[in-house]
Amino acid sequence: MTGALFAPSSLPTGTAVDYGGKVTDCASCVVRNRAICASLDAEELALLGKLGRNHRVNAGQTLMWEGDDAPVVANVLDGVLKLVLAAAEGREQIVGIVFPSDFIGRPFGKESPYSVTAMTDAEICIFNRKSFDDFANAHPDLQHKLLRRTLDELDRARHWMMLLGRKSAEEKVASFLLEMSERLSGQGCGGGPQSGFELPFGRQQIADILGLTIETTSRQLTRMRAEGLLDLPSRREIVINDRAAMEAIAG
Amino acid sequence: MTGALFAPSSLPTGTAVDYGGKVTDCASCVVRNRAICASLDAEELALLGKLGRNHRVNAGQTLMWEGDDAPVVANVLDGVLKLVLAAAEGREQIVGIVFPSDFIGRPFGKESPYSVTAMTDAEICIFNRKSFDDFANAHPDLQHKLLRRTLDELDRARHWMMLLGRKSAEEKVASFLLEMSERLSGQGCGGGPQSGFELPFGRQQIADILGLTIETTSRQLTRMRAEGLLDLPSRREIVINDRAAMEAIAG
DNA sequence: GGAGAAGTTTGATCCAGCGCAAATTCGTCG
DNA sequence: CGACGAATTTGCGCTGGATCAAACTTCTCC
Repeated sequence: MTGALFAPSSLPTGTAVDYGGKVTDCASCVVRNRAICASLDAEELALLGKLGRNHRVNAGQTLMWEGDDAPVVANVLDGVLKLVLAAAEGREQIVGIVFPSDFIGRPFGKESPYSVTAMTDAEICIFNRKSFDDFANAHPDLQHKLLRRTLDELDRARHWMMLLGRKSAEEKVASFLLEMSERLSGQGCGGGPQSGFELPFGRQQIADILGLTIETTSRQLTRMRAEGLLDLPSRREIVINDRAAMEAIAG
Repeated sequence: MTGALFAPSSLPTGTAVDYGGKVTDCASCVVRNRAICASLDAEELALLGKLGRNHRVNAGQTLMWEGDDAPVVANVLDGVLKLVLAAAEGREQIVGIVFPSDFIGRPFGKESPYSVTAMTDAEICIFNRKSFDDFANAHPDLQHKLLRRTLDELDRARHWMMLLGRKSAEEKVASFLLEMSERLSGQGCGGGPQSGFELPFGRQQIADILGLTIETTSRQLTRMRAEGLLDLPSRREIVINDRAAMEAIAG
């Protein structure tokens, strides 16, 4: 599908590889202060900038496939992507959701452990993995930032394991809505979690996040609306009316 | 229970803190070449050794509690520990299993995101977290090692998420047995996975790993034995008779 | 603005895994 | 050895969520 886009490069390590995208301008980058690049000074940033290329990705497009060689890593500038593992018979589990300023790809390892697919149109800043690895090894602060991010991501993954293994459908949906209201509000202008927000994905994807079927997910939302816990102004909009009750349900 | 053992220290950063354990002798450490310490040369190791203390832990003893301040991190020298998150009503999900040479605790963050409990008698090498953080910041190779370990752990956690969200009880048990046969054989002398091995935990804990009840877990094992897939010589011993069939079930 | 496609909701039925309780096996300590 | 306690297995009924199917809603594109 996007074969040429991410084809492994045969250029020597450290050389800027052109993936066809626009040259990165780190100084004016929208996630300059939030992404791992925040650990770098102006000079280092200029070096890293030479390795990066900006790319637009369409909703639904898959950047990397589970198990395939993944010759690139990237920062997300805009949009939302999902990390997916496939089970038997077309079943899928979403194992991570990636927001702007988050990092995607697997440094120091060549196979991608999961598929990465854009859930919305997105913009990302791509690096050749090997070049990035070398750069990271030469810049401890960047690795430190990456380590912290990975530790946070691991904590989040483990909490999600508890949700998947031990929560009921109702608890799962409530937990999900609360987490999304927090992570999505982190996006826009500051402040605490917003009661109303727009989900960047549909029912099937919510189901794939929660380890449920689309029908169960839909039924839970309908029931919560009937009970006045929330409103559903449109397909992707959620308004939490009673946050305290929602938290009580989430457990 | 073990309050004094891990009480936060008020000593200044970088000072060796005595937790009551024996002084670490890194040079003769059983996990010297496998733990993150393998990134250090003799001189660095001597420095780190001054910060570490060896400790014995009894089976069932909890080192850190979910949400509590966790003033220490540690390497596991011997034994097996579990990372646990509690859900409502006494339900528990095991979110990680820690083997010798693995690292426990949360560097660069003060609250422990989960409980850490010994499943067998264990021996660990403990560091004051703040001292360790400082040491790590001064030694990029150590951070690199820690980053790689954390990335691997994240991959494992995400695969476990897929298991918890999308696999049937039968698939869960098969996957579990295969993974355990690999990780446990990594322990002893080299070679591939062993068909027979001893689990370091009982049925309830297997259930807590797989997001099942103890009854369902037991029934699956009994059924697999009846079908000749495996033998159960004793409560904690497993012998996989037909690995190929087991892999086919695991999916 | 209307036809078609895609996504969502709702209904009806089914069954894998849960919950409770009793029986059994295993370990261990006097 | 024997008896107690803990862990595990087994039986049985039930239910939460899955599955199958159909209606409905919302977008898209002409």
